[in-house]
Amino acid sequence: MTNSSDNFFSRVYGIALQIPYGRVTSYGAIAKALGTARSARMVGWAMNAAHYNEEVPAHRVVNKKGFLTGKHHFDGTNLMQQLLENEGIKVVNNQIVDFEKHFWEPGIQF
DNA sequence: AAGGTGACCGGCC
DNA sequence: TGGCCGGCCACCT
Repeated sequence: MTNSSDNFFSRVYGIALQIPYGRVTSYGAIAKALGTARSARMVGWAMNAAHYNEEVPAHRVVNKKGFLTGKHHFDGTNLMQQLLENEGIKVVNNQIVDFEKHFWEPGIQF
């Protein structure tokens, strides 16, 4: 797309790519890692562009309540849920079970 | 250039 | 998920 803006998206990609298998994180956590915790909304925007990249596990990114808010942004409808369940994450009614247990904080080394 | 939007979060009823 | 409102930053028209 543009030039300078790509830098911002690249940061979000970098964080999303750091999400370990079977782990999930929230937009706020990513925003916080980027230094813009107050603007978690723009993280969602970046995710919107990120979903264009198959390399970015956007399905591992959910909202603070553990709900698959961006699920309707995926191919079909429950694709995001299927991906999470495939990683061993239980998803019921578009909500991640034991979200806190599967929660992963961006920026940490693993 | 200005206004509106967006996969949210936190605080306050 | 308690529900509603404002704020925040970047992108799009």
